[in-house]
Amino acid sequence: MLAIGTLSRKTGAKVQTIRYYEQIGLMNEAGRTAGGQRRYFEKDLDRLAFIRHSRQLGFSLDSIRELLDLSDNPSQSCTEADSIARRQLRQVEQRIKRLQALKKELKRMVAECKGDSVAECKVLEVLRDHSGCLTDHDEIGA
Amino acid sequence: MLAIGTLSRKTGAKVQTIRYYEQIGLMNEAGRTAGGQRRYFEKDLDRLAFIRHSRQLGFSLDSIRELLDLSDNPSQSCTEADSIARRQLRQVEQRIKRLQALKKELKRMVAECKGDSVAECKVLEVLRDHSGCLTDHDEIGA
DNA sequence: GATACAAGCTACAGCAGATAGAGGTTCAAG
DNA sequence: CTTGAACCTCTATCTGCTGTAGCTTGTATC
Repeated sequence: MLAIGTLSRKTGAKVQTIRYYEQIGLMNEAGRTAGGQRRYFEKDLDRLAFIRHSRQLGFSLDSIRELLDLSDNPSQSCTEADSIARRQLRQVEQRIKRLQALKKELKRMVAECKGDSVAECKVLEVLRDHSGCLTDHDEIGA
Repeated sequence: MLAIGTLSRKTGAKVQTIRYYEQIGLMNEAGRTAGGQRRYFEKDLDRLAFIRHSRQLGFSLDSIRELLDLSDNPSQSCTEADSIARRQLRQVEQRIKRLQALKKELKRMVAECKGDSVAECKVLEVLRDHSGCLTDHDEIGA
């Protein structure tokens, strides 16, 4: 039986985060000692590791929920899991694209700055006037 | 004098967002009509456009606050603005790097999936076992 | 002047995905 | 039996908005 701190140390998830995952139903409700402290089995550790790893790969908690459901029902086809992963891949590729456009713009901005007074600062000028931009970057570069 | 909806249309910021910017002190408090509706000058429109454009380039509201302060005091050197922009550039580059590592991992994951049953799904397998990963991707790919 | 209705107002709740702190209790080692 | 690290709950906070409810104002048209 593992205490919450042990799970935390083994997975890198903060103690509060583990409790949070329980609260939102991503982790099962843990068993408790007589005094009310959570105690975990190895399978809980595995589940948490799965969650953390998926988070590191950028999956949303909702996607992770789906993936966990799939993982819990090993007889189904994995088409679904595959499509979740592909969706995630597409999102990542999208984000990279957007960030690369931002990078270009920022580089240009920074490159043109001569360290003059604010009045002639290229950085601020670019921010003031969108029309000089190379790209649309209509969406926020998150 | 411009109504809030006009500002919204001209900048693409939602009406609520403009009110939010006022609330957090990013926009000045707008003048009001006798009936209590906000009315703006052209300079407010410029300021909002500056904010939106900066947001599109991924600057945080805090960074934007600094940039606006600089922009409001045109006699200073622009070293500061430059360093904010450079910091932003570094962050963007960092994020691109991390996302590219994720992309690689996801691609590998997806490529190995044969559409078998969940029991042998490569996607889920990878998520279960971090040790097979090529990269550390210790940080969340945000 | 009356009426209609779009657009404005405030206040508050909610989203993701945690994280931090207050204030109190339990567990386990010595 | 004592100590103190680790645990507990509850609530608030963060970023950057967005949405809703329920009401008021402004303006165009008749």
